[in-house]
Amino acid sequence: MNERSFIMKTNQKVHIAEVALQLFASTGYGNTSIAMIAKKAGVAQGLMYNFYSSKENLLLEILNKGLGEIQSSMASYTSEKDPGKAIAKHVETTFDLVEHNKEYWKLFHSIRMQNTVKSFMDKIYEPNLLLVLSTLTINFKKLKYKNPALEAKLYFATIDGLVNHFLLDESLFSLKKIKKHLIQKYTI
Amino acid sequence: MNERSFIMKTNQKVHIAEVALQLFASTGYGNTSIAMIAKKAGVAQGLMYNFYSSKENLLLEILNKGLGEIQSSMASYTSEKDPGKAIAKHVETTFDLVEHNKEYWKLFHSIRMQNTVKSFMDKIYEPNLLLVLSTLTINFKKLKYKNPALEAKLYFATIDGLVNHFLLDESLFSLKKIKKHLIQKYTI
Amino acid sequence: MNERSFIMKTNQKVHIAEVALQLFASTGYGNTSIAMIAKKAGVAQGLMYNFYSSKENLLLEILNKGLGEIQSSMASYTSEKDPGKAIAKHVETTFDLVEHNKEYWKLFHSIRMQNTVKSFMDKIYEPNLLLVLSTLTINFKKLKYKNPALEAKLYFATIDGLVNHFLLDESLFSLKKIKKHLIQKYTI
Amino acid sequence: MNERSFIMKTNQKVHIAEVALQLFASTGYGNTSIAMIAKKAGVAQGLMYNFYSSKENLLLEILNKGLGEIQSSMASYTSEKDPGKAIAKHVETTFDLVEHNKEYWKLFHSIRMQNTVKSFMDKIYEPNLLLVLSTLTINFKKLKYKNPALEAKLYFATIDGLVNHFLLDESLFSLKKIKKHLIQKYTI
DNA sequence: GATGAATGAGTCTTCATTCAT
DNA sequence: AATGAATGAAGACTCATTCAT
Repeated sequence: MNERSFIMKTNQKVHIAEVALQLFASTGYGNTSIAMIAKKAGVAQGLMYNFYSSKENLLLEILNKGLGEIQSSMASYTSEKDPGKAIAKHVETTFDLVEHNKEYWKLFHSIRMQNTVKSFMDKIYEPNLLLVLSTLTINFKKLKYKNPALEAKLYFATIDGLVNHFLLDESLFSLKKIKKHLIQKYTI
Repeated sequence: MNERSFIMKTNQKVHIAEVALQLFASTGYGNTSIAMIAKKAGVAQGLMYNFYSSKENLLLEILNKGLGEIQSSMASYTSEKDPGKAIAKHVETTFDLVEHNKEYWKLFHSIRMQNTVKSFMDKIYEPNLLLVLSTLTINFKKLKYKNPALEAKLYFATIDGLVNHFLLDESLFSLKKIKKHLIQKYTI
Repeated sequence: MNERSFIMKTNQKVHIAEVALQLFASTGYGNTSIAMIAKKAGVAQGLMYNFYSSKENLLLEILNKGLGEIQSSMASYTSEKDPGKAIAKHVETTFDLVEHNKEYWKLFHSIRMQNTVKSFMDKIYEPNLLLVLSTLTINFKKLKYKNPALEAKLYFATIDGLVNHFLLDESLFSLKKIKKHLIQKYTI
Repeated sequence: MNERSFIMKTNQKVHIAEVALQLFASTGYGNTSIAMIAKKAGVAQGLMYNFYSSKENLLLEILNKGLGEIQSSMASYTSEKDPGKAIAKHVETTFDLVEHNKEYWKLFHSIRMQNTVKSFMDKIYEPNLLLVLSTLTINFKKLKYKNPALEAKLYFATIDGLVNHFLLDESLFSLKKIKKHLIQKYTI
C-alpha cells in the first residue's frame, strides 16, 4: 500500500464513522441501516466491511473513539491539584465536551442501557467512570465534605442527569448558567 | 379448565405485558421480537395481537401503565404543603418507585432517547415533567433558594442521574444511603 | 333438532351468506376476512364453520345460489317460442337480474377470471352458458341471421360487456336506454 | 460471467416482470406470493425489492407497461380518417393486442374489478377509455348512426365482452372469424 | 481497493381454521 | 348450537453481510 492510498483509506474510514455517528445519533442505531450510511458517505455498501467488520463493530469503534477523546480531555482535570479548581475544571470540561460532541453524547446516552453493548460498556466505560469517581472523591475529601465518596457519586449523577436533560431538550436550560450555578454550589 | 390455566387466562394480557417488559428492559425494545415474547409468555404469536394491536402499541401500553403508577404515587408529594417534607417525600417516592419497578425504569431510560416513541414521550411524559418541575420550584422558593427554578432543574437532574447510574450498576451505591444523604442535603 | 332451531339455523346460514356477499362484492373476496363477516353478521367466528366448511365453500355456495336464481329467471326466456320476443325477453331478464343483484354480479365478475374458482366455474357456469348460447342460436336462426352461432356469441359478449361496464361505472350509461337500443337492434 | 448469466442479469428486471405477469395471470394477483415469483424467476426474495419497491408496485409497473403498448398500438387507429377503416383498424388492433398478450389481458380483466388498484385504474385507464369512446363516437357519427355515443359504448362493450369470453375459454370461438364478422357488421 | 448485485434469515402482522367450554 | 380464545402457517418486507467482478 503506498502512502496516498493509505491516507485515502484512513480518511475514508474516519469519514464513514462520522457519517455513521450523525445518523446513529439522529435516527437511532437500530433505525440506521448500513445502506443509509454508505449512501450518505458516498461509498459502496460493500466497502464498509473493508473498514469495519460488522455494524456493531462500527458502533463500538465510534463509541471507543469518543471515549478516548473524553479521557484525554479529562487529563487536565486529574492533574489539577487545587480541589476547588479541579471540580470547576471538571464541570467546564464535561460541558464543553458535550457541547462540542452532541451527536456522540446523544448516541452514548441512547445506547448505554441496551444490552447490545453492555459488555463493551462494562469493559471500557466502567474503569473510566471509576477513575473519575475516585479523583472526585479525593477532591471532595480535600474540600472537607463529610462523605466524599457518596458526594462524588452524587455530583457525578447530577452532571450526568444535566447532560441527559440537555440532550433531550436543549430549550430546558442554558448550559452556561447551570454550569456557573453548579460551580458556585460545589466550590464555595 | 383447571385453576392454574384459569388464572393464566384471566391475566393473560397482563402476563404478556409483564413478560414483554422483562424482555424489553433486558434485551432492548428493538432487539426483542414478538416471537420471543410469545414464546416466553407461552402463547402463540398470533394471540399477541388479540391483546395488543402492534408491537409499538404493546410498548406504549406498558409505558403508559408505568406512567400512571408514577403519577398516582406522585400525588402524595404534590399535596404536601411543607416544602422540606415535600422534597423529602419526592425523594422517597421516586426511589421507592424505581426500586419496585426496576424493569420499567430500565425500559423507560433506554427508550426515551430513541425516536421510536418520541411523540408519545412528548405527549405523555413532558407535561408530567413540567408539573413536577413547577411544584419543585415552588418548594425551593419557599425554602428561600436564590434561583428556585434552576435549583429545581438541578435537583431533578440529580435524581434522574442517580436513578440512571443505579440502574446501570446496582453495586455502585446503596439507594437507601444516597436517599438519606440527598434528603439531608436538600432539606437542612 | 326441533323446528324452531332448524328455522333459526336456516335463517342464520342465509343471513351469513347475505352479509358475506355484500362484503365480498364491496371489499373483494381476498380482502374480506371471516372475522369481518362474523362481526357484521353478529355471530361468532367459529359458528361460520357450522354452516360452511371453509371460506372458499362459502364463496362457492354464494355463487351457486346466485346461478340458481339466474337459471330460474332464464326459464321464462327459453320457453318463449317467438324468436324476437325471446331475445327481447333475454335482454330484459338479464338486465333486471343485474339491476336487482348488483352485489352478486360484481362478485361474479370480479372472481371469474381467478383460478381459485375456475374448476367450479367450469362445472357450474359453463353448461349454463352453453345452454343459453344454443337457445340464442336457435332464435337467431329463426330470425334468418346468416351465422346464427357466431351471432349468438357476439350478442352474448355484448350483453356481458355491457354488464361489466355498467358495474364498473354506473354513470357510464343508463341501463334502460341501452336496453331499448339493444332490443331494437336485435329484433327489428 | 458467462454470456447466459450476462443476459439474465441485464434483463433481470424484465425477466422478473415476465414471470410475475405469468403467475399473476394464471394464479391471480392475490394468490401469487413474492416467494413464488422469486423462486420461479430464480432469484432471491430480497432481490425483488431492488427492482420493485413493493408487490403492488410490481403489479402497477406491469399494468403500466401493458397500457403503454396498448396506447401506442391504438395510435394508428386514432389517426385514421376514414370511419369504416378506423373501426376495422380498431377491431384488428385490439384483437391482435389480445392475441399477443393474453397473459397481460387476463391479468387486466381479473384485476380491474378489484379495489386493490382501483385508484390506479381510475387514473390511467379511465382517460384512455374515454379517448377511445370519443373517437369511436366521432366515427359512428360519420357513419350516420342515429345515436353514435350509445353505439360507441355498445360496440366497446361487445369488444370487451368478446375479449373476456375468449380469455375465459379460447375454444369458444376463433378470434379470426369473429373479427371478420364484427368488421362486416360494423362497416358495411 | 471498490462496487453493488445478490442472498436469506429474520421481522411484524394477518387470518383461516380449530377446539375447549 | 354457540362462543371466541388460541393456533400456526403464510405473507410482505428489511437488512446485515457476502462475493463475483
